[in-house]
Amino acid sequence: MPGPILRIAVPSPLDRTFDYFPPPDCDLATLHPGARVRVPFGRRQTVGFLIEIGADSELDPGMLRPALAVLDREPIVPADVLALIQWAWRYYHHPPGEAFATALPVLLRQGEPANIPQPPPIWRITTAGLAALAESIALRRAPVQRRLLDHLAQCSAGLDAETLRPLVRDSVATLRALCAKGWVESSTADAPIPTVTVPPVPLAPPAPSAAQADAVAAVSAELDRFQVFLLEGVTGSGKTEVYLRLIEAVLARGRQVLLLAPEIGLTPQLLARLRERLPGPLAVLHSGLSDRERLNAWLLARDGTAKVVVGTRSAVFAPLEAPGLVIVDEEHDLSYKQQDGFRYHARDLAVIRGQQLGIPVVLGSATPALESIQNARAGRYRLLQLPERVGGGAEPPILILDVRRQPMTEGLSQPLLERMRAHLDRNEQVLLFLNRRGFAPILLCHECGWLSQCRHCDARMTLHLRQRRLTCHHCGDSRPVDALCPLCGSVDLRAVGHGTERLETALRPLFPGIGIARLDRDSTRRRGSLETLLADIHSGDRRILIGTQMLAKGHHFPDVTLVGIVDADQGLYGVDFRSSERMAQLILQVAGRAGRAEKPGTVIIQTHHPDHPLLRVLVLEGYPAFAAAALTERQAALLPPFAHQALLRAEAVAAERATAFLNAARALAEPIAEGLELLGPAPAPMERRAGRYRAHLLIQATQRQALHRFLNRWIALLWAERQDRQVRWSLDVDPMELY
DNA sequence: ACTAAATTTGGT
DNA sequence: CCAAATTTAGTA
Repeated sequence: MPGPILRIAVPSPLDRTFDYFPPPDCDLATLHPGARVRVPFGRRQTVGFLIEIGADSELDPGMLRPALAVLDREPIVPADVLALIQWAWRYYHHPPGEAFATALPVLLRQGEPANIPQPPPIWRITTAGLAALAESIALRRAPVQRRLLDHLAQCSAGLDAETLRPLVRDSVATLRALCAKGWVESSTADAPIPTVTVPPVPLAPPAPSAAQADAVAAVSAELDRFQVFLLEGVTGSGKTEVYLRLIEAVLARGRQVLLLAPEIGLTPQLLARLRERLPGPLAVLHSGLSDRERLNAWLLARDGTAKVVVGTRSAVFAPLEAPGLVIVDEEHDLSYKQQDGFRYHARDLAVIRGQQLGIPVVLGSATPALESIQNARAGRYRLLQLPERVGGGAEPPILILDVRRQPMTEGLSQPLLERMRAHLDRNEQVLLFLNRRGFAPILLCHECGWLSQCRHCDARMTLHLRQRRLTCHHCGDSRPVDALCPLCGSVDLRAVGHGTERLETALRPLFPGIGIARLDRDSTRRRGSLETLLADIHSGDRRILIGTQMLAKGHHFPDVTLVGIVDADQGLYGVDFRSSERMAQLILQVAGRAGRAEKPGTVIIQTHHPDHPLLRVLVLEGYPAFAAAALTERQAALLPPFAHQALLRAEAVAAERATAFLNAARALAEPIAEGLELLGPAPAPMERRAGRYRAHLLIQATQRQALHRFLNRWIALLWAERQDRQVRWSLDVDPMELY
């Protein structure tokens, strides 16, 4: 049967779209892909997204139901965002409805109108009103008005009619009456628009270095076509200044810029810098916003009011009225890859978006991902380098400190302690990096060997001494710390290993009178405590800084002249083939926090593996040489970026059900997996987590196209199988973490 | 995911 | 034997 059919992405975990008839008396001329449609779905109703209007359906017309209503006369997102979401759900093999739901503000999924609501007027008492209130006679015959006026007199900032509603029967009418007497006045509240006023005196931009000018010129010459630039600049080389100048160039052409930053890198410093240099409204999209704030910022981006749109991962889907440039700052950062649900990589999608729009994409980092470096080598990206620190300061020297057989004081070697003392004596600051929060990662019974094992995970619970609790960092379970060994009753329980809390406790008596600041998730949980700590650090009140990776990003500490990497060994022999890459990035990131041109810092790395080849290359020759060596290893082992991976993950309360699912999946794969490598099923590196057993099956291919041809067929087969409801499974395309 | 129907379990 | 708990099937 002919007739238009609406193909709709319905928010559900089902890997397909659903066909509907148009709603009754629907004008097809006003129907556009990208509009939201209210549809019946099973026994309930939901809001779906119109993908296309087809001529017919594969299903029998008797199976189809009519949609209930079309919610938007115009597409809710521009065509390029629609195309990007479609590309992404196909590439990542994720259900389309969920992909839309993840990519768009949550209020839109709930059917909220796509416009910025006018804020309700705010009512305030006038001077005449106050006078009337003071006169006993004036309101004697109007007790209801008196009540309202009394209330408003209490609240000088004013109130909206909705807040006053419980006070009187009809607050709007009463307010109107009072207004007529001139006793109250109304005003429109400040628009809830997250924009910022132009500073009275825009700062004069610093003169660019030659390398900065070259980078700006290279991108500016290509503003009208798609080209990816990899901007590799050591910390302090002024990548942000390059971004600012490019943004200015794009704004001058009347176009918008999308700037992505890692969650933790989206600091007040970056925003302040953008605001002081760039005229006009800025929209910010990050996880700290309320649903309404998020939708408002998103709408400002869409209608072109916001010329610069800054955001974290999901901002890659932000609609733009006149897109001109996409910038991805700290492009190597893992937070660009969503680690659950719709597992997209925002950096990779930014490149796809730039390609679809025909605009340039700038990926910036001091320590680019090996994937990006390889793309530059292969000629797909243009490499732009900022090799020098602005102001000509030298890069901090990095020293490997062999701690084998060294006496250690709470995880710190004697040489490191001595250097700390020397720097502190000169009134300078010292930063210690330890990527492990809490007091100690293990509590051990010295009598019987009992360990603080988590009930739900293959992991030990971390001791948090201040909170007197044991907490599992993998599932969040927490309980009071045992006074006696639960197994043998011994009192000889010992904390094994070192976390930031322990380091802080140990250093206090060693450096009496010197303020210590600890920056980790525990010490900054309270609102404003991070700001207080940072202020104390910058004022010099605290001169020893201890922190986890939280401290490695975003903030800069110019008076720090010594950086200690307390334990580099965790990263060197991790389970994952990417662990050395991450370690190198982290070391340089931390090193980059320190020093200034006239006072470059020193970086000391404590390790039991001073001869680790990649660590030596990193320290002696720098990141580019490290990357070259690491890429050679990857090529020899045929690992990414020289191979392409997909990971089928499965988890279940019973281990054998997860494995059974993966075995069945492997059996389905084998006949169609010609030329691909199937590895597993294997238990995940941490097999049990949050009470569920996890296993996975890795698929590897040298050709991306071959991998996706296979995945298309395989996923269809998997969905067709009878599903074991006890097993949760998901596919991770281009996995970044193999656990 | 959500919902309803089908099937198993479990206590009297 | 009935009701509650658990599993299965389907969404257009």
